[in-house]
Amino acid sequence: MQYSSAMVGLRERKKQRTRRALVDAALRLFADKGYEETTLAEIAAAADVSTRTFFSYFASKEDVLFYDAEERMERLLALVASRGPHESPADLLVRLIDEIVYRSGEEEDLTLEETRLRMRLIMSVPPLQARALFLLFDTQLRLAEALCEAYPGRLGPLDAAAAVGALTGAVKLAAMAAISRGASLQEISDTARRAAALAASGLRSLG
Amino acid sequence: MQYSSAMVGLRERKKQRTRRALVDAALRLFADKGYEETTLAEIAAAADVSTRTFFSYFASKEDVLFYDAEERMERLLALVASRGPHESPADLLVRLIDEIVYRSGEEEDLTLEETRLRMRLIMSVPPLQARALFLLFDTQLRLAEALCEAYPGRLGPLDAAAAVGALTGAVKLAAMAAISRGASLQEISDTARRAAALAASGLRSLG
DNA sequence: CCATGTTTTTCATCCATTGAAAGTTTGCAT
DNA sequence: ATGCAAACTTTCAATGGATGAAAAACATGG
Repeated sequence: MQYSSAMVGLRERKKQRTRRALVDAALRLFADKGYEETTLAEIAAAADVSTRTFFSYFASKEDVLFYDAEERMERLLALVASRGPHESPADLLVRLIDEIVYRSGEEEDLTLEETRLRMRLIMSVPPLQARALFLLFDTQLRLAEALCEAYPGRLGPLDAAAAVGALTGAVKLAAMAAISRGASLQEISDTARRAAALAASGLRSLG
Repeated sequence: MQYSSAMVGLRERKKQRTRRALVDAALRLFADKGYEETTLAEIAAAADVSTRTFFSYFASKEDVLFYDAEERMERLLALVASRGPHESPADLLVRLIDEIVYRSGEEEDLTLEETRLRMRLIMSVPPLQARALFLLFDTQLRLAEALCEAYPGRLGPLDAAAAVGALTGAVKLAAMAAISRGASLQEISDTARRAAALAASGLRSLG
């Protein structure tokens, strides 16, 4: 009937507001006092909900920093599925990396400052790092799979795995280094892209 | 004075025995009731120590399954450092993978059954998987670094990262698949080696 | 056997996470 | 409007991992 933005009821809007309040509160508190030092009770209080309610929005304390992971992965997979007809695997992967790197700078709902903060947090808190790697691994698996499907007969599972591993490996390490030396998003993005190009050149042999 | 094996006092021997008892108990309980379902209290009880004591041997519940991670990494790094004078980076990495894969079958202190069990546990419990990936990442970083040093002037940081990423990426995915379909250690090892060879052939271009 | 340094146990506490029951709010149909 | 049903939130209680501190048990060297 109505345009979808107005169609959602109060319920939905409230939920969005609460989710947002929780993310914001968490990010701010983490920045102020550190991740470990911030309790869920504090986050919940800052967002004006009960502690228990936090868990109906996020499955864990870590999750509040990864709430958009699913969405991001879908975007990447879609990109692979819609490859250009003449695009080589290596080029496609580079475009993919570009997408990842670019997009990290233009979050829908986070400011640049928040994005950087989140990155720094994830990089510096081991359990968060572990979680990020877990998500990345999952993404790699799915990408490799998608890549096989996108190039049927041309790219075996192992080739795909190697290609994805090489590119993400290079980018991961390069970006990591850039982030931890406190580089700007622009620099990080540049470094990552150079790494991708470099790794890709080694992959051209895959066709 | 005496040969080192007899030199260690009762204290040291007891500590080894307790550590071992904890690992064994944990492994057995995890196998019987599952990881999440097993409490530290149960593990400690099975090893005849207090719960608190568990934490003077391992930093966390997860750690009891990764107690030898440090040692393994050192072995790999040593291997890179002692590369043959005419060995190419790709060949060296393949030898490395071989080492990893082989050795997983011949643990110093775990039986084959225990090794398989541990693998299955790590693969099937998300937090353990995350932890394993974290450790792997650390290893990758250090390997890339070591690789650069082993081939000064010949391999830049990004090349090294790409090479390590490609090989470990391929092996990781292949081994993962093999493990989760319940393959034997021999099969896993074979799969991993084929993956490594495949990825390496793509890397020869690095020299 | 004693003095000493270690390790283990006890005890107390914090916090993340989860289940269940009770209380509110929203959406919808009459 | 009114009121019912579904969806959410709060409250309450409990579990289990992790950590600090002080007391108790133990090993070592003299």
